Amino acid sequence: MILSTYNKEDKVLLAVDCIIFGFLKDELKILLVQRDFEPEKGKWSLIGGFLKKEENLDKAAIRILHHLTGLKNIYMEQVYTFSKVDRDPAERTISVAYYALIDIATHDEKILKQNPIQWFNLKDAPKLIFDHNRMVEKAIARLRRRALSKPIGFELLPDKFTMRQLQKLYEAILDSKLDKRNFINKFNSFDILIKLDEKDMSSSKKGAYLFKFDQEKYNRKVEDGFNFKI
Amino acid sequence: MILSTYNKEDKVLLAVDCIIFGFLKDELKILLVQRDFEPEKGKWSLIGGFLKKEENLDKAAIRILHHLTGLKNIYMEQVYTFSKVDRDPAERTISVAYYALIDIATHDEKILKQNPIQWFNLKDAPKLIFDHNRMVEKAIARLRRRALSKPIGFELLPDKFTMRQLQKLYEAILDSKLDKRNFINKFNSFDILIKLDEKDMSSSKKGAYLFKFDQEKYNRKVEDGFNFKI
DNA sequence: AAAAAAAGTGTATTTTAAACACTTATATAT
DNA sequence: ATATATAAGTGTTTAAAATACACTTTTTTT
Repeated sequence: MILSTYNKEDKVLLAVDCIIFGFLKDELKILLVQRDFEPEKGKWSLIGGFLKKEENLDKAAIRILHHLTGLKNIYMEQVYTFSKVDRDPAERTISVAYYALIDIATHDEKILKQNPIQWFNLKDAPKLIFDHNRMVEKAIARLRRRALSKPIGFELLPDKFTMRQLQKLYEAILDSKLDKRNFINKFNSFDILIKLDEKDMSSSKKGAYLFKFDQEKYNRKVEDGFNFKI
Repeated sequence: MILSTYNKEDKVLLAVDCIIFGFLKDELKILLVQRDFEPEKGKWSLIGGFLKKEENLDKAAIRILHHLTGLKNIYMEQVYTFSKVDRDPAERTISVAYYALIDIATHDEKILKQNPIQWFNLKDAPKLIFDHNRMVEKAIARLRRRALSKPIGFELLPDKFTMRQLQKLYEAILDSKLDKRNFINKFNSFDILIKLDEKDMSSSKKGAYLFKFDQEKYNRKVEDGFNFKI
């Protein structure tokens, strides 16, 4: 093995920044951290960290998310690599953006233990440092595209959810109103939900049936080439 | 400006590898280089290079493509960043894949002057070094998706082209047969082609009308929110 | 003048998407 | 106990888009 082949080449810092989406009370949210070191100390920022020599980017993203939130087994996906020369005024840093999807209702106690991090409604999130706002935009675009091509939203919902919650989630992701009957008909045509006998009584007198996502059935259908275009 | 903030963090080599697509005689092609340095000297590889401190990734991709092919003003797009720890046995290297679209017919003399590079039909391209085959797969998936959502194919065709060429290009990209009448009807409904009085006589006795892509009309339609889903 | 070869052209059918409104269940207030 | 208020639940009709499909035209070659 030759170890000096690329000797003359420049090396750079490689960061990972996480766009962490959550969903609660019909609102799409994003998890931000108040930066506690210079530059831009005190400003709001995506949760991030640096790639280490002995890990790949997916692993780095998982580590960074876990370190700042305590969460494991979270859906993450690489979005884009940002490389403007002066994007970080302190030092040349290239950053790979990952987005994560979190079911707030289930995980929130864990998250809120951690100190300087906070959920913001996507719509009234503060201005972020560096190019982090652009990262968020790219991640939203990606999330939207994914939501239209696979039933990704379940990552953002509790294990059991009502049809209304599911619809509101899609409305939040796509930023548009959907017709109740068309939405339900469409989703039912996919045949990947299990209707439970339980009802959620928190939002109406009548109560709304709870559903679960049937992961196995979904997997089988994907293997068979089924197209989940919404 | 604080210069020592991230002192303790690992730095890495950041490479850019280019998946260069071309189209000629109804075949989708890819441009490869025979590597002339270790490791894997003599094997087929994507065209690549290292990011320099004073440039961003888009610029690096443009520079690398130009350096090895002499080509400028080529459509390029970032695809994905590959970071497996041992992907390059010589040294820890992270690589950002970019794809490029080239009209071979117009640019080929220039390209073939360059020595150790060669066009391969996508279908019978050789096994590539490192994770370059995975990069190609990702790039094809991206190209396919783009082709379905915007009329990207014109980058791969000469300035003037026949409807048959256009259809064959889409068939090559999507790897499926398309119905001639449906394809033409669909494309005409977009109303972004200019039919010329000229005919191409190279492939039939009757001759086939040549068309040009109307970039301005297209831009206007995009601004108006027109959806080019094919 | 016939044959060969690709270009060019339109309609009918099927599928999918979109629009649309009333009934049901039940807790709460009177 | 009855009325009221609130969200849940449920199908059908219409419009639009995608798909399937076959013959005529032009011109060179034989």
